[in-house]
Amino acid sequence: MFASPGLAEVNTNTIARAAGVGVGTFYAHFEDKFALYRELMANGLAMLQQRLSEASQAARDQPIEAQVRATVAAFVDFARSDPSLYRVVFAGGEGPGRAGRAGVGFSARAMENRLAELQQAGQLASAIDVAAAARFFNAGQSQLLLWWLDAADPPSPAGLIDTLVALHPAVVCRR
Amino acid sequence: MFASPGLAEVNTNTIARAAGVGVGTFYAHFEDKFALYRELMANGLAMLQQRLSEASQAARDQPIEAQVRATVAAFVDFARSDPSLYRVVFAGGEGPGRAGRAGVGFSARAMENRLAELQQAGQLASAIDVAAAARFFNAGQSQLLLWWLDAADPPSPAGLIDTLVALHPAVVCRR
Amino acid sequence: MFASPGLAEVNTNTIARAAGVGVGTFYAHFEDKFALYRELMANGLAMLQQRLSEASQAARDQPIEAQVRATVAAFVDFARSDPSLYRVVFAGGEGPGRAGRAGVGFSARAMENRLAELQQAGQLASAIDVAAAARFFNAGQSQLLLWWLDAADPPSPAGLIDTLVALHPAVVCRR
Amino acid sequence: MFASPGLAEVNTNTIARAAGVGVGTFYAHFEDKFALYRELMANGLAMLQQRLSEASQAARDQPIEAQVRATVAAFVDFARSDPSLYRVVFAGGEGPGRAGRAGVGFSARAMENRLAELQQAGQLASAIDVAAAARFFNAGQSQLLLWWLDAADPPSPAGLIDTLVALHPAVVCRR
DNA sequence: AATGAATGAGATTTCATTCAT
DNA sequence: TATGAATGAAATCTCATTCAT
Repeated sequence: MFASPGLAEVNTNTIARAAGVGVGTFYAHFEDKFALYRELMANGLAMLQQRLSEASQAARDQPIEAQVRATVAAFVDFARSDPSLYRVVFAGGEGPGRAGRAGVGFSARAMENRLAELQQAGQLASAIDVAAAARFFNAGQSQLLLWWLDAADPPSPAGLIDTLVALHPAVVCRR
Repeated sequence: MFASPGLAEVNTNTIARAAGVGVGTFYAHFEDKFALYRELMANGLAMLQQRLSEASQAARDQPIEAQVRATVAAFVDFARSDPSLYRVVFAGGEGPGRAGRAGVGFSARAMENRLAELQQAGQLASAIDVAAAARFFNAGQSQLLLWWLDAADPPSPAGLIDTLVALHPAVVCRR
Repeated sequence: MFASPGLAEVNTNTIARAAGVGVGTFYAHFEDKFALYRELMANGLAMLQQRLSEASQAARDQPIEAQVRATVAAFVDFARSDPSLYRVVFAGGEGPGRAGRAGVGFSARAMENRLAELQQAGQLASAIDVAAAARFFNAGQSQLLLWWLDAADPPSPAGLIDTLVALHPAVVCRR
Repeated sequence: MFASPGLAEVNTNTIARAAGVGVGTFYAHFEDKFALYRELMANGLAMLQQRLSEASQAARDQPIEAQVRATVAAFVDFARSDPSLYRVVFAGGEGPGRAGRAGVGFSARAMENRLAELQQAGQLASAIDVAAAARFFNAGQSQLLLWWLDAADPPSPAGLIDTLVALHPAVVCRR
């Protein structure tokens, strides 16, 4: 429900009804409508992080492009496996407690560090601002998949992955 | 107000009060708080489109990279010139009338066509899906600037522009 | 407008617009929405009274039944000649200033006196309460015409008049 | 409250307060103030119908005049037993949902049929239009009682009943 | 622990009325 | 005298939250 009518449009009664419990029961389990949202989002994000780091570990010793491909593939896979959850995590949603936007900033720091290493190793053009590049890629990737999940005539997952890999800062600016 | 507390958090009374008019006056001019939002957004988007096409025209005969740089610079400039408006346009905002998300899809089609031309001219790797690449870049760019406007320690505009240019599909995948 | 959407449903702006003047102009002429209503109603009532007393005068020297027939015919005629005005006068309408219901009580006193004379002259059964009979006939007659004006398959005016005459206290209870 | 300040003058807050519940509670039980009105009215009408048909049944085998007297007496009794309810049912009240006027048309059809039978049996002058006569009597009776409930110097119930019986089409036009 | 009727603060919206032009 | 934009009081209605059962 958070995914499709949106956070602001759902009400607690409806949530409870849909869950097959009474309104009171809802409040026995969650502080708030927003608490549920935050929890959902945090779970989704944790799940995604988990998948990404597993993919990253597995590809640890491969060349950079293969590493990138592994994480991109894991990301795309996550979006496909649970589109609603993906939308909750990345489609934002306003509200007290600054619930929204959390997904967007996600893991930018980790990627930023990774890019900084590459840059120091001379693998990444020095004109690139690593903080910006990390945010750019993360935002682009996550919003692209949001579009993809609803697209009338969506590209194949493989095409998507190829494109994202080709456009990844660590791959692009190797020279 | 739409930029900072957010669409869902503002109410018509507050808007009217802040505008120095009565509530009734607000409703004499706008159907809804959403109507105002939509109008604001449409205006902002139109303004941005205008600036982008001007920049694009001016750089028409220059090499691809210069063209890209011109539009990216215009985009960054727009964000800088009116951060609040920029947030209204790109930070989304749910609600009846499907106000939100409009900015995100913005002009993807135009860029998609441009990339397709380059691809047919052999200037863009054929593995790239142009629809995806266009959405990716647009989303990445607009969300990056959203972060940038609020960043504690933001990169310089020039650094930002360099980075975005370096990561633009039309620049990246030239070979 | 008072006749068909009803007093409570009309607003001053609409009235003024329909009259081809500004709202302000409306208030230059009438204290109130209700003042207009009252004036309309008073006019209608005065007009009706006028017609009724003319008819009554003209039939002054005829037998009772002919007198009754004359006033009933005048009443029916009035309803037919301006149905909207008729509805304003008799369809009631709530509101401050006790605008409504005025038509209903209309002229009951005059008829009551007339019936009392007949009763004292032995022309009307003494079991009849003249106050009640007068109210009864007036209300019955006015509401009947309200129905008649909108009826899908309305009786002819002549049939209506015959019926009302036949049921008029002064005619009925002559013995 | 519908009886005395009138439908248009009451608001949901006042109703709820008077009922000793919160506004929300009111809306949990009724769609609208109009829904409550309609329900009240429908109940009142049903109650009245019930009483009338009981009275009618009980007098089934008596002469016409006694039958009429029985229903008229039941009607008067109903008005006396719950004046407020009576006013709600018969005093009308405009508004969305076409709440008003319902009471006025009440049961005219049944009476119309009854009169038609009498007419065919030669018990009722053929000049009488039965549809009109039925509406006339019903409207006259119900509005008369409305006046009676508030009259400064009201006739006795017995006098009222005598008068209404004497003026009833089925009694009057017997020859 | 689960329930859902009750609550009322707060948001939206209308509209009679005013008043500067 | 005519105008209509501006006003804000008041009405409607929603919904997050509580609490007695």
